Amino acid sequence: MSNNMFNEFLSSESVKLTVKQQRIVQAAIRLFAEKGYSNTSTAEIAKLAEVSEASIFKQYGTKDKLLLALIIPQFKEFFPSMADEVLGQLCRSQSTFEGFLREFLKNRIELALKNKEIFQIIIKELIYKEELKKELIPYIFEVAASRLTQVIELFKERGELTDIPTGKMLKSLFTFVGGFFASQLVLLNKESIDEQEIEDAVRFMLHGIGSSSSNN
Amino acid sequence: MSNNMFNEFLSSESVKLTVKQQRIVQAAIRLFAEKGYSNTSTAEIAKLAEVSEASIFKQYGTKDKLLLALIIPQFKEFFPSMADEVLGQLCRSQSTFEGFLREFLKNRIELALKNKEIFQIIIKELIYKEELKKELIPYIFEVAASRLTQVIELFKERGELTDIPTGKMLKSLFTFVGGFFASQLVLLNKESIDEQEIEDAVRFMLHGIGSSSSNN
DNA sequence: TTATTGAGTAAGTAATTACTTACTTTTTAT
DNA sequence: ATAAAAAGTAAGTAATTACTTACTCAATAA
Repeated sequence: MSNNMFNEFLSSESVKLTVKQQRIVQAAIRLFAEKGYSNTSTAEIAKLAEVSEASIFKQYGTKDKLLLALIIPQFKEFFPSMADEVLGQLCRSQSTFEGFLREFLKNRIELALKNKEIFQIIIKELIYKEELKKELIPYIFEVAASRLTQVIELFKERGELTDIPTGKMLKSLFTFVGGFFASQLVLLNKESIDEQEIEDAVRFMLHGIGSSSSNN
Repeated sequence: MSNNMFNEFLSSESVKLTVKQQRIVQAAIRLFAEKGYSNTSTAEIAKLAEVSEASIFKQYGTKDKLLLALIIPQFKEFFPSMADEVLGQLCRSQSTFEGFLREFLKNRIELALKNKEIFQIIIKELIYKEELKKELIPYIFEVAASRLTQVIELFKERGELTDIPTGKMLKSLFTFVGGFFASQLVLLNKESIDEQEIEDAVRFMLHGIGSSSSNN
């Protein structure tokens, strides 16, 4: 996997796929999510898609590039659009950070559940493959952190958030939200996440488990 | 991997290993942690350990059993002893839940860093292999949750914790602590975790990021 | 019409996979 | 000292791996 693979895919246009190419994509997503990239052979993908193995390599060249072709589009959608939709609307309005956080989580969970298999692949391979880690983690921080920083600082000024440094807040939130997605989607393999679960998560992120009187 | 594999290993006594067997164990740990179980061949392990491949299979029978033989002992140490050491001392003493949480985290982090490679393997394979998930996750909850429940309820009575249900607290704590270990040990591959990082984590778990005045 | 291009594939390829067999060497027990 | 058991290995095995080659067929462009 070359160093500029990620950028190459990031800038690629979406092309119309033939029926057989769509079957390849769907088979690969299914199998990668279920058994993991390393435990899925191209022969298996071809069999499930009912195409010849060579068709896969005609299109994608290598198994690695097939993986990236599945992951990158989701990635492009999940993180950059993360802010822009929810963020703009809620930020300048009358709403609270708590409201923002709730809508933000709901919104991202909905998107992740809609493409659950791809998110399972992303989380699994992000942990498993060193090269992916090195390309995607800086990207996530750059894209996500820069926008969330603005939101956090806005609500800090409104006095709704503590005055601990924004960077530390982001780190804690990433840790919890990352843990939330990993445990719900991958470990527990949930089909849906109900309102109460989201409510509990929001409450924890805002207030923790300590009683309010014990704040120091 | 059979269903009672886990119990079989759990009840096994620790046996003295020969020099070559130790080399096998160390080579396997190194490679599994670095490249993942699926991307490591038994031939590679044998080469790094400077033994014949057959020696591995003489001892462990299958590659799967080798993996379990590495993982299970750590597992036995990490989760059950989790409570007993830190828990008993701190619980009945004068200390606060905050103090308990801090010492608890420090203690577990120290143990995890000391066996960093094995914890990387555990986290990676827990996410990757369905069979492991099904055996280990219930075990974790049973062992860890039962003891932590006691601690939480003790400090609840002392008024140091909110009155949200203990189960929900545990879930949130697991999510955050799990995310913390996964991101620090696997994603960021840290060699050490400094006091301030722990302090920030404790603060987040207790108070979140909301200002204390905005508690509802 | 015919030349070109892109989609698709059957049948390979060499390398690698987890694991075995049949054997030798070393350690331990008596 | 010697028999038995355990530790270790060289040289396999069949199956699977990612990937290639040389081809056919259908659609489009000239």
